[in-house]
Amino acid sequence: MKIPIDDKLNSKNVKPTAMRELVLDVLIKQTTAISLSDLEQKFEKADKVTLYRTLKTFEENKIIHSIDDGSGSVKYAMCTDTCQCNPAELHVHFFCTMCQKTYCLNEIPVPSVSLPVNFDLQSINMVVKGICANCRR
Amino acid sequence: MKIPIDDKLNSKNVKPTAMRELVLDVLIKQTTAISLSDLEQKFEKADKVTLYRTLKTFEENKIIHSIDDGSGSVKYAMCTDTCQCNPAELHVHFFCTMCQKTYCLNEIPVPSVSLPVNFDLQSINMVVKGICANCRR
DNA sequence: AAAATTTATGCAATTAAGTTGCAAAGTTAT
DNA sequence: ATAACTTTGCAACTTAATTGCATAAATTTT
Repeated sequence: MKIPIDDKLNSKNVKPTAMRELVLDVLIKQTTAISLSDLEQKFEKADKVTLYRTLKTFEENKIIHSIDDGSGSVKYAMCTDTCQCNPAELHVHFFCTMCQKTYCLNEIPVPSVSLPVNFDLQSINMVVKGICANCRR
Repeated sequence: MKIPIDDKLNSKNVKPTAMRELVLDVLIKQTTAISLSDLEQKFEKADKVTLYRTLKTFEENKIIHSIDDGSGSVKYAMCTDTCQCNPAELHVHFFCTMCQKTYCLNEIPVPSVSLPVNFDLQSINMVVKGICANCRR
């Protein structure tokens, strides 16, 4: 497996097993977020639970982040290299109701909201639904 | 059953059955959003599917709106009288990670975001997670 | 008012996503 | 090489959401 992938895993303190290298390779190549069942289809031989735990491990170690896009299945996408998943660096996600794909809009930060008094903010999930540029044509 | 409840149902073109009156009465009294299983516990005698379909009917007719707060179960809360559930009139929801309650922040509209070119907006789901005023004390 | 039709409700069962327990296989340290 | 730990695979379970179908209730037609 290619060195950059192992570097990525090592830099996030995740041991580079064959499974993890393969999964990370797939994740890196995605242009849209991917669900566990999407991943299952790409690895017909691999066990669902192993893929599940691989995603969980990646998420815990901030290699990827999970997105609840309201589609009923959680999607996952790469974090940026420096991402710490703080509220301040969250971005908007876009779910296309036509192709069902979920995009990270990394350029669009989640706007700050002023909460009622004594409400403390931990994180924000902002998902925009609509038609993506590909489907609109 | 009280007249105002029937009025509400009639004004939204939902026939006022006993079940619907009871469910709407519960919904009106909530200060936070409620899930199907919450509702089941309040109506031990009623069938889950009936409650489910009652919620669906209410939602279709804009008596209530559903909220995907990321908790794994969809919550429901009353719409305002004039609500048409357009993107322009959406409000922010708040999920308390301590008490697990979901609040409609009716005073806080979802901020507008400018999407990449050729992305069309249909709706926005914005859920803020944190600690609510009740739990913070 | 009875019959026919539509609508609502209740029960059984299914689907799908997410998750846990445990044993086998693989890896690392002694 | 053995012991200790980590990862993987299989089986099974949980929960939420949903569908089909039969019965019951309400509404409409005759």
